[in-house]
Amino acid sequence: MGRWRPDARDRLRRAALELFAGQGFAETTVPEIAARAGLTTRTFFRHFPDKRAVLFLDEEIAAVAEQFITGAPESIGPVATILNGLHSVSTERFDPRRDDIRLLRNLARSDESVRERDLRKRAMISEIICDGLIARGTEPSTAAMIGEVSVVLLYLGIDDWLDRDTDEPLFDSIMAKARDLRAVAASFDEKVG
Amino acid sequence: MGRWRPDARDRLRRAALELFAGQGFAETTVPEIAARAGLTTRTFFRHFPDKRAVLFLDEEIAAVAEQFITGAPESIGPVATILNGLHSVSTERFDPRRDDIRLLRNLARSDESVRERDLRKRAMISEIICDGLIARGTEPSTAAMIGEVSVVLLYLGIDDWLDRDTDEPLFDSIMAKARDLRAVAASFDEKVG
DNA sequence: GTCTATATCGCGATAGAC
DNA sequence: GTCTATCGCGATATAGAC
Repeated sequence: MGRWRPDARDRLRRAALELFAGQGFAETTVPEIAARAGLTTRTFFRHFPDKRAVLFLDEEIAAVAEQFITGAPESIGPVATILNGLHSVSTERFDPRRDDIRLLRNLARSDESVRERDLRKRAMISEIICDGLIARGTEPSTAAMIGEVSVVLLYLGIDDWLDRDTDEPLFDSIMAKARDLRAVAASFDEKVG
Repeated sequence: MGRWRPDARDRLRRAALELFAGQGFAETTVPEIAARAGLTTRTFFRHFPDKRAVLFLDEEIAAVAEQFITGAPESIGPVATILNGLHSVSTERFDPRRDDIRLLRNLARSDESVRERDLRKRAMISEIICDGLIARGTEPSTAAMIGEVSVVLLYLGIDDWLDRDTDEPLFDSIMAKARDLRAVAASFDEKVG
């Protein structure tokens, strides 16, 4: 009601995605996005810290990840906790949105700055897992390794999942990657042993 | 000898590192760097695609990594090839330069854009390993996993190595991480099995 | 909301190396 | 002469300050 339509953030995001998809990320300016949403440049930057941020739901992801770790029962170990989280996120947030995620991958492939931001998100998830596990009593260096492994499985799994034509669930790809990882890790350990 | 001192690139890099170390990355402007090197802003951007690039020897790293993979004898497997490369890079490029690398880590910790660039370099190394191994006949999904694992071991190893007070070689930390990884990977595989 | 700093890129001119 | 590095000027977009 009132003077402003209340969904400024969503309109900005939608306008940005449409323009990015149509003419590319770098070729789209913030004033253009704002105009399409019926808002000003200043308003854009009040909602998003920078142009790339419209593509990433950072706070949401952080909140979900933290909740999963702190909310897990103490009886289950760190790896099972993470796998539960990966399974839930896969089915609820990824499986229903394959096209959106594919668009994001294409943008990341065509634009370096988007790619960098995506890598930062990946690192952020790894850190949240690491910190969360430490808070639950996991030994720090193990927690750091679990954080790294988790995002390796997630990202390699996503690539696999997006490349298939069938619509199998993401978590199947993640499980397959866990098997691959075990073999590779064993090989590394043997050779340094 | 003429109108230009021939080492413009090095002067720019040195000036930038000094200023970054003294007053921080964001607080240092490109005109400032250029002036200190006796050059203009425009010239800076002819040598480096952006302000962060002075911190990363991307082309050099890429060349070294590629050489190691393509130059390795065919008789040894992919993991042994990578471990040889990691060992050689550790002793030759990291062990003698702990302070420089620590400075880079500090800059990455204090500045998001530097952090992102560092993550991109990490991803680049992973890709080079992956592509190189594929060219040598390794199966693509295995190659991708080896690439990811390699940079996990390298980066977790570097953190370990920088945090110690003693000056043990980086490769010791990398080997320890390989052992940790094996245990974590086995745990993941068991729970999804 | 306006104003401004700073990064980054394009173009034409110039100076010296080969 | 051609080639390359440099300069100077200017334009635009992002991002932050006021």
